[in-house]
Amino acid sequence: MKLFPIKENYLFQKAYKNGTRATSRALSVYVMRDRNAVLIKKANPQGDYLNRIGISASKKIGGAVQRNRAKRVVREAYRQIGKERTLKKGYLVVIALRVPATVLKMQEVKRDLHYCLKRCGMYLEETAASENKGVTTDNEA
RNA sequence: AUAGCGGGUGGGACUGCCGCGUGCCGAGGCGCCGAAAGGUAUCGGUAUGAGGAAAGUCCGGGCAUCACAGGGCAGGAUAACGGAUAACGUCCGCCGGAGGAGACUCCCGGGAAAGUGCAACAGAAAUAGCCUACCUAAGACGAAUACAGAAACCGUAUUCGGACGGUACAGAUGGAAAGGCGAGGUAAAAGCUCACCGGCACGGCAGGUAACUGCGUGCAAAUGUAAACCCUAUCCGAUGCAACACCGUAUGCAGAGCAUUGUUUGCCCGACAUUCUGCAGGUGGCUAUAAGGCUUCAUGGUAACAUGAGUCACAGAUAGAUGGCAGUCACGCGAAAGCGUACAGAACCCGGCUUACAAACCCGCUAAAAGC
RNA sequence: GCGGAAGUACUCAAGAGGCCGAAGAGGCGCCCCUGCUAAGGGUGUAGGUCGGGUUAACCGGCGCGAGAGUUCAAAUCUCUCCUUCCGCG
Repeated sequence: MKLFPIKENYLFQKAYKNGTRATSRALSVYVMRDRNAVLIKKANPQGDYLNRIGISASKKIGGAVQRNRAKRVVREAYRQIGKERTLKKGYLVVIALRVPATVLKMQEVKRDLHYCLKRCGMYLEETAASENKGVTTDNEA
C-alpha cells in the first residue's frame, strides 16, 4: 500500500488542536476525520478511502540523519501494521516523534505505534463503540 | 628500535525476504482526461539510487532576470614577488621575517620621511627638550684680591660664583627614552672621532624574470599603532533557482460577520451557502553538464598545472526517495556472554576554503638530548 | 535555501582600547516598623572559580559564549567555531 502524505501546515495545526491524541514513550499520535476524504477517494484508482499520514520530527530530536531515519522507521512500522490489521479509512493521522524514536529498533516503535492507534480507536474490528472509548480514555489521561 | 615531521589512501563486505524514488521497456479490461488518436493513475520487468565532507554558507565562477554610451564619486574586497587557473581571498614556487637540534612549521607580509588621531599607569620627560644632576673653557654678569692713584669710579690681571651659558641623557619608570658596546676626546659632554656590530639611502657594480641578495659608497636624519581614520595599487553593476519562463485564474484554505438572500420543518436558535478580508496551485528550469572522475598512460614544467590518447560518466527528489528484519564474515572493547563500527543526508551546478570525523593502512623525510 | 542580529554575576542589563579591581536595577542577607506576615524605610556583603594563607584579614592567577591573532595593553579590534533569536516564502 502507498502512503498519502499530509503537507499542508494548517492540517497539522488542526490535528494538534482538535484531533484525538495518544502518547507513548517514542511518539504521539493525533487522529481526526478527513474532511476531504471523498476527493481523495476519487483520485485513488482503487476507489477506496485513504488515510493521510503526516510525520513530524522536530529539530529537537537530532540532525537530519536522525530525523530521516526515525521517519523511515515510523513509515515502515505503519506499513506493517496496515498489512497485519485493518485500519479505518478516511482519517488524518499525524505522528509526532519524540527523542527516543531515534534510538529504538523498528519492533519497539511498531509496538508504540500499535498502542497509540489502538487508543485512538483506529482498528476496524473494534467497531464504532471503541472510538468513544478511545476518546474518553484520552480525556481521562 | 624509539621519538618526531610532512603527505596520502580509506569511509566495512556479502546473502535472503519485505518496502521506496527515478529512467527505460511492456501491459493498461474497469477508473480519470480526450471527439478520436492517445495520455495517465496503476501493474509487471529491468537498470540505477547520498558525501568526503552532501555541513558551515566564508570566497570565486557558470546560469537566469533586471539595469547599462563612456567616465567619475561613494561603498566593498584584496595586499612582498613570479606563475597556475574560467575565476578566486584558492593552489604552486620563491623572497623576507619568526620558531625549532633537525625534518619542517607559522605570518591580514603595501605605505608611519602626505596628513589627522591615540599612547592609561609609571616616569624628570612620551615625540617635546621643562626639572634634578654635570661643567665654568670662550663671551657676558656679579663678588673678592692685586696693579696704578690721595681716594672713589673706570681700566687691566688673577681667583671664585652661579645660569641668563654649555652639554644632551646619569636620573629607580616604561612596550617604546631618537643606535649598541669599547676607546679616544673635552671645562663637562655628545657618532664629535675611530674599530666592531646594527640601521637607512644610492639613476653604483654583480647575480636573479622579479621580490631580493652580496659587494661598494655615502649618511646620522626617522618611537609605536593603519585587525584607528587615511593614502597607494588592483578588482567589483544589482539580485538570486524562493532567479526566471509557461499553464491556470477555476477552486481551496484561514479569519471576520449574521446586514441581505437562499436551503434546512411553519416560527426561533443553530448550521451551511451567499458577503467581506487575506493567502495560494501546477509544469518546465533539473541534470549527458565538462572548466568532471579514472589510467602507478604519454609529452612539457621544480611544482601548481597544461596538452594529447584511452576509458567511465549511473541521484534528480519536492515535506523530500537509500529503509526494515534476519544471518554470515571483518575490525575494536571484553575472561566470556555480549556490546559497538565515526562525522554525518544531495535540493540548480561546478572550483576552493573552513569545520566535524571511528578503526585501519601506505609513502617520504629528520636525529639534538637521553637509552640500546 | 537565502539574508541579518545578539551572547557580560542567579535575572534584566550598562560599558565600544588603558581610570574595569566590570556601573545600575531586581534578587539575596541584616536591622527598623508589626502581636505575626506582606508592603514600606534604612543598611550591607560576597559578587565566578583556582591556588596561597590560621575555617580569618588579605594576596596572586584565570574569568565578559569557545579558541586563535593584532596591540605595550582586548569585554571592546580581526578571523574561525558554538548557541540563541529574527526576516524573506
